[in-house]
Amino acid sequence: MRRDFVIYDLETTGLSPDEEDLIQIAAIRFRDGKPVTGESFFSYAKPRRAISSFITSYTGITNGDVRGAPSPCEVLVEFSRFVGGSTLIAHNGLRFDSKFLAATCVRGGVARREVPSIDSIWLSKAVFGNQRGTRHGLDIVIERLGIRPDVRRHDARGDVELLGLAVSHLWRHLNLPHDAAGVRRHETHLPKP
DNA sequence: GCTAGGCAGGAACCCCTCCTCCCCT
Repeated sequence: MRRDFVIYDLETTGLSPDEEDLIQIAAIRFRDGKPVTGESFFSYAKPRRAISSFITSYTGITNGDVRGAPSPCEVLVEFSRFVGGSTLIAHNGLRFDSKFLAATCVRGGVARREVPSIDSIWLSKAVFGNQRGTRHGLDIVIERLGIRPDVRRHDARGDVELLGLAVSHLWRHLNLPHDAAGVRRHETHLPKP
């Protein structure tokens, strides 16, 4: 069983994977229930369309930031190299991030590989319960865990740092083994490096 | 805190469909 994990976060031009593009991705390597210092990935990506003023106000990412950046698919090829044989972790990854990664691969026409992935919402549900009405958004989870965000929210670098802290806490609460055996997984598509 | 789209998962019911909620940018 793999024991290396990559926690990642995407910022995009909107919510629909078919219509919108990723514009920023950040990731950190995670091992033995903690982030690995110095092992990180970050890139901007240039979307097909200009970034709307709403997304700029939401994420702080401007059209100037992505000018000259590689295409989303080119960024994912590099990201896939960084991921290597690790298992991915993202918050709401099953329903959001994974869809963007798959759609980006399809648009780029690249060969894909399947990467096992954990949605950190499942870790939160395992710790805090899955009753109707119990919410698991990242802001709520970090508040429950007593984490004070001193990062820039809705910037992938800040969010992934925060998610790394949250996953560390959840990991400890659940007393997970190094390989997180027994935690539900799904598949995420990445380009073949 | 408003907006957008789509879906996982529960409810009701009996295995497939419908509906509601949640979460991401």
